[in-house]
Amino acid sequence: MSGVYGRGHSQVNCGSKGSDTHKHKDKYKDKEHRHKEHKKDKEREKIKHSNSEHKDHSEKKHKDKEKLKHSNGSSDKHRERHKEKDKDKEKRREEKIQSSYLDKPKKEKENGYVRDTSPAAIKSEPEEDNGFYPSPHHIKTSKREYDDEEFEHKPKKVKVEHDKKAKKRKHEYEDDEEEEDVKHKKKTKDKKLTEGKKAKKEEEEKWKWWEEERYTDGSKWRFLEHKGPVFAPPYEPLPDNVKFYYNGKPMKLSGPAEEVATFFAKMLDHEYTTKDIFRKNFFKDWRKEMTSEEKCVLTDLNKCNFSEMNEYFKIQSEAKKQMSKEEKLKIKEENERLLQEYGFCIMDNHKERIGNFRIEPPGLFRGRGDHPKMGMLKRRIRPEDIIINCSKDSKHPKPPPGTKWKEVRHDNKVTWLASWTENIQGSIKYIMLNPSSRIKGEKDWQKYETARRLKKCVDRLRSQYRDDWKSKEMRIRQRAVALYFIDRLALRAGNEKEEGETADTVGCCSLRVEHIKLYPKMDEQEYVVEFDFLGKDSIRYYNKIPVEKRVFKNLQLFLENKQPEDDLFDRLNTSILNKHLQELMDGLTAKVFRTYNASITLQQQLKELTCPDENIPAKILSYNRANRAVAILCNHQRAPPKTFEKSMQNLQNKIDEKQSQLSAARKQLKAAKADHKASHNDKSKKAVEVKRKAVQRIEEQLMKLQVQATDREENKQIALGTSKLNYLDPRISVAWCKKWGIPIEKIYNKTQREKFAWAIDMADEDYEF
DNA sequence: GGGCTAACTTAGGAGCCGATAT
DNA sequence: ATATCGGCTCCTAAGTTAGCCC
Repeated sequence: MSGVYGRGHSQVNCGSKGSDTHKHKDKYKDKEHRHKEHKKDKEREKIKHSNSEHKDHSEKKHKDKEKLKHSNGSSDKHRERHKEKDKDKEKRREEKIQSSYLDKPKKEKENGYVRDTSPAAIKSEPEEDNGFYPSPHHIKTSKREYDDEEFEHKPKKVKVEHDKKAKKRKHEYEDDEEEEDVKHKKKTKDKKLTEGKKAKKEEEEKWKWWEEERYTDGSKWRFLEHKGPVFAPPYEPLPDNVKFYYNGKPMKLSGPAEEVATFFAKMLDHEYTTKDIFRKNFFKDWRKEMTSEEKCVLTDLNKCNFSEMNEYFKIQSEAKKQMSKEEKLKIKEENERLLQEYGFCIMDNHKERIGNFRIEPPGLFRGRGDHPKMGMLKRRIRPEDIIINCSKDSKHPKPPPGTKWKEVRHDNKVTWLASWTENIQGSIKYIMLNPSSRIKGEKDWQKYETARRLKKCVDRLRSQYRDDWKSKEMRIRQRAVALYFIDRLALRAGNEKEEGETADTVGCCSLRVEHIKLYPKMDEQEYVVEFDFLGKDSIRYYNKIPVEKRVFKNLQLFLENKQPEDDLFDRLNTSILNKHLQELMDGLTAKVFRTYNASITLQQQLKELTCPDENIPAKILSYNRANRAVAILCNHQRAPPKTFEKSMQNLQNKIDEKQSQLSAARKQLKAAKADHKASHNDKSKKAVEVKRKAVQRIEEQLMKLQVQATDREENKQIALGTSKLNYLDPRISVAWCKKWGIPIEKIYNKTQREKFAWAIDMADEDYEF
């Protein structure tokens, strides 16, 4: 990794996973421990520039921590309090979960807006209008269009065709450049129309929602119909010959206990099952499923032997692999059938793909990092747990025979089709549409438009936060320094998290003193800040950057009289920060900076790295390098693939082989040339040409392999997918492809092309983020 | 304004599956 | 024909943000 990746700041981001991380985590374990013992002492903060309004805030922020003012005795008190709080929470959650078990149907929500707007969905299509289907988006302007009759039936025809006369959509958030895009498109579209029906066949499948108007009333749809979720297959008891042993003796388990045991048995090869917390949580929850007799006997997980069960599952999966073609085909067909039946819904006249139509099967919770709840039992979700969301006037999904839904509601202010409450954290899980859907695509597009608006005012914001570094008020200085980190390092906002409920990870606002180190001088550089913390998914962020003197001085000030486990920004949280950002620019939040900086970095890097004369593989390497710069900025890491070394070796072998091929081919060319010199006839001339071509071809192949090797090596611990999918304005990539004649397939695979269909359709080579 | 939490985006890893090597 | 590999899809955890209630 060379300096190519910088964004003009010299920074060394050597975040790492793997063994390093483990060491790191251990370190964190210790710290976590200390963290619990040692609580924040509000009294400590004698901040120089404090004034009255600060106090209010910090008081609240450290509400539970302040009880510890007087170190010793109060620490216990605090812990007690904490425990109580936990208990309270537990209770609340249990209540919540309990209530989700009961199928007391809540009274149907009578949302005015539902009735108000749903008819639009069922607007029948005026045939006489030559293929012009009124867009559901027109509703807001055309209430008069529907009459009562239409209220009660569903769309007669699901639209799979895009509006041929679709009006150009007016996106308030767009700027003028878009205008031209659309004009251009219209031309091509008209051309297509004249091309006749043959060409239309494929075209028909694609609905260009981005050429339609959006809803402006906050509703997400007018009509929604679906078949409900697919439930996890029921538990199949083990055959009698597969035994579980306790203390060396075989023991037949009751159904529920056996099922939970199989969850553990299936994971025996996984590192999880060696972790204490995992084992403890698993055993506790497992015992809840046991009969009272089993509970008496099974008291020690260490005496449990699941290996026969584990073996059985291995054989099963082996057998599955060995199945005949026909059997495999049958399964495939069954999956396809399920997908066709449950994998799609009808939203506003269009058939749309659902993202996750299968309910999560029961199993053991796999929290990431040092998650305090890992190993807990994720219970089986039943129809009685599910809330269905659909149009009132749609064909409601049927619960499996003999069951009921928890509730059926008709809320078109949300995008989900079904939801349930999960039992580990008590949070809600949703069934939503695929990224290729209109509803997700619009949001995605909008996200990039917001980032582009930030581009227009980022200079202003930057000079403002630089000014704020000098503020008299502590809270403003903290806000300004945090914003600087978010902007320059693409840190996440960093919400506060419940201690003990999740892994101890942080983002910008939740950084603690222990996460940064200040070096007035380091090597050649002055004012270096070293970051070392665990971020989302417990991925380590490690970075050293030189900062402006003023930032450095501020940080020193923030650190004064604090303990390692105190908050760095004690006068700041995400809510304060985002409220501030909202005032600076409409729609601005902390994460917009990540999107903006990612996208602008890609654009800059592409400009810098692409050599016009290079061939396509080399250009793609440049693209990947630009992408990599972003992934590094956003700290998107992956565990080096298990087979990394081997696969590199394989590639190297291929390169060696190609190289010897090349020298052989060169020799042949030389010989042919000599031959031609001697004979000077057409035949020998041709032979030279043939050989020359061969050399050229092999050279190209070799080059391609070498590029591939470089790319893979550089990508060892970097994951490009996340930034590609979530942070990079796809129009930048599309424009780049068009500019250099690179097929879009080289950059985006099929799924990605589906997700970014809007961008592929609308961006031309001049697009500027 | 804080606490709570619903709704939605972002995230890495597991495991499947089809292409390619043997 | 079978084994291996690498990309892709699926899965679901873990974030962010807005909005409600008090």
